[in-house]
Amino acid sequence: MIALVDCNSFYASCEQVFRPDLQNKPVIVLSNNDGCAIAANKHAKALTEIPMFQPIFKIKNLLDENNVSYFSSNYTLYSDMSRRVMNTLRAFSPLVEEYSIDESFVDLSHSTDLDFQNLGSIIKKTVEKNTGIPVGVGIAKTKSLSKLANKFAKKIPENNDVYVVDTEEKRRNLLINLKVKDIWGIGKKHTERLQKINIITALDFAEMPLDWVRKEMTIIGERLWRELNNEICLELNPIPDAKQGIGTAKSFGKKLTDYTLIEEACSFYVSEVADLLRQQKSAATEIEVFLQTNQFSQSDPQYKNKIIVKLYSPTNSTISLTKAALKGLREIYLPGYRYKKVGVNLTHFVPENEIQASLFDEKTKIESEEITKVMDILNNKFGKNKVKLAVVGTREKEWSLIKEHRSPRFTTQWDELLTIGKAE
DNA sequence: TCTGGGGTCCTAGGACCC
DNA sequence: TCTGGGGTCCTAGGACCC
Repeated sequence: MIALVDCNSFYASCEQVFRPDLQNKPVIVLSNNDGCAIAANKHAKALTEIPMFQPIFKIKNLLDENNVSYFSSNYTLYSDMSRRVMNTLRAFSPLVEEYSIDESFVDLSHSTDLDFQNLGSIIKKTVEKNTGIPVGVGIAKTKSLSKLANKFAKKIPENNDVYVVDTEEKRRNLLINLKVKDIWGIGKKHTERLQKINIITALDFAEMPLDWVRKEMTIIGERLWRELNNEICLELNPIPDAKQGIGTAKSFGKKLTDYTLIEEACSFYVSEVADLLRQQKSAATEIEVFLQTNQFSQSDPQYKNKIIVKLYSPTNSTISLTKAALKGLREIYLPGYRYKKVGVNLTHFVPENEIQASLFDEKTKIESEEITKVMDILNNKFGKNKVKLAVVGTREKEWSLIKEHRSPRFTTQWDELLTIGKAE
């Protein structure tokens, strides 16, 4: 059996752990730049007039009228809370696949406790006790069924956040009570197509002729169909695969026209993705740079462009990657526009210990790799970004994200620890 | 004024090989 | 009249996920 453990309204729950005064009150979390609402706890979701993924300026009044607390996203806090949840889950099984920041598949096949209903409740209680984060637990034979069981666990209050599919009756009960769109892997397009031919519930889908599913929804559809019928097609993968691409692109805090500021932001993003690249011990053979204006603006002239810069030989050196990125940026930058976003993408990786050197590698490239190593050592010892390239500059405030409502990084910064009462 | 960010997998079709 | 057959690699675009 496989358990899918998913944190309830994860970002909002993280905020509430440190704000007991907000218990049972509506809380939402905003996207980068405080742009949209991206997460809401159940009290906020109950206020159905507050839609997710809406620009915040459009719903600000609603939030105030309903006394909704809102926070800028605080990924430092959420990552650390996620780590705590995942570590708690590892006590229940050596095989845990971290599927996303707030959910994991847990292999229970070696569990000695065969009362899965009870085990599910214990998992839930333990995570909540250790971390303060409420979770839902779905347990079934396949990943797709446990995903669905998790959804059902949370949907029906009597399930108390735990649902186990261990009999045919419970499998049918699950499938008949959920819609096609609830199935993991069936999105908007397929839902529309299925509805047209009167496939409404998850059970309708699981009972369709398999050859139709295979033909119209490819191998992905076929696997889902089989998994809903208790056949394992998606294996649990406890060791994360190396990423095939690493990118970042963030909107500026305000529109930029000054090339050197865009260059500084771009260089900063390169240093971020290059760090991640080195952490997974890969080297990239291509870097993509893109630049765009605000697509929502009615009045500003629009421009967007991207360019792929090929590296002579694979590298993960911040210096080489920055040089390549800025070369690309210079080519696509046009003066006269108000830019909203710049981004970089590293792709076509090779393992860093299998780099095929180029006959024409310059001495400077080898030097830049050595310098990058030294920078990593210094930054690990003295803190992130203590040593950086001069081109990154010191004007981060001019372009960085807006986070006006960020909570303290309670668990990772000494000077932001939670204070319990103050001496007068 | 203000509209998120980071990923994965699959397929068809083109270009190429012997 | 009739113009092979078997394969690989790469890319763009679609669909989906959190």
